[in-house]
Amino acid sequence: MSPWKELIEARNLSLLGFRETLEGGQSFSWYPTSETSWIGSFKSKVVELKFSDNTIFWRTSLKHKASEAEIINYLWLDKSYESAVNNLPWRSDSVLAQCIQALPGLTILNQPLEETLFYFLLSSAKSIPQIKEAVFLVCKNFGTPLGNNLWGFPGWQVLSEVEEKELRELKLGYRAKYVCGVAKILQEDPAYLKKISRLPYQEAKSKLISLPGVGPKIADCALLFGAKQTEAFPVDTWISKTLDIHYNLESFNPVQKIIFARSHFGKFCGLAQQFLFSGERLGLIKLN
DNA sequence: CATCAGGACACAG
DNA sequence: CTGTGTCCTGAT
Repeated sequence: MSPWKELIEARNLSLLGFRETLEGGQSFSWYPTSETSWIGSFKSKVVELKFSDNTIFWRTSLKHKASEAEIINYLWLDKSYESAVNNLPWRSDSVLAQCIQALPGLTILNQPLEETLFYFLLSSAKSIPQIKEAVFLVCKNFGTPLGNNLWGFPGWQVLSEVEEKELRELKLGYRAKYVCGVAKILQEDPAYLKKISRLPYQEAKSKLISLPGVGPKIADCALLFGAKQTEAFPVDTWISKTLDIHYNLESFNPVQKIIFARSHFGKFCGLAQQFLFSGERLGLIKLN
């Protein structure tokens, strides 16, 4: 590994917000190396990140090297993050304000779409540790060894040659069929995901939903965490509960909740979703 | 031993 | 368009 270096852009963070960013359900390829550091990979590059002295330090594998610019981009550490947070309606929304205050520096990761889609295809009716394990097993069996007990995402081309039965044995269950189905489509049209990432949010979402195993929730997760589409607002059971309790939306169905979110939280509603999601998950939202 | 989980899908009404 | 059963598997 390279020597530790300080990430110049990293300011106004918290350990809690940073930890939630890496292991709060956006990505499934980060592993703790201490109380305050994690090692992980994206695009087959290996990075270790450490929270210290209210900022972030990083080092990278010499063989599978990432640049500082890539890391800043991955972690959304440029100034556009601050203005996105500032754009959220925290001044008039005390629930959101509580979450933002409790989780300084919580960001949306800018992950590769192909990897993110894979993660969330495996996510249905699974907990974070279970998703992580399944992702790890597939990468270990079909991906490239990156050292440090890490394996890179195999890519859809490779996955298109894997039998459904093999994936089922790696704890994917009925999701194995989805992975094979998506792999086949992407193998026939390798530019499919690239095209999607250039489309406006709604069109991108409809195209993703046409893939097997991808419904509204998973499409929104793929777009928010894998295409930096902060307009996407994934409605899972957690956020659904949060909206029911704190915004009195018990009678709203998921589609109505998305419409409410877009109109109430604005064009960065996906970022608001992440604050609320983590706030709810960690029990940080106090009732008035 | 039954139920449910950070869903999707097929099918019925 | 809304409502329900089914699908893998592990945890409770």
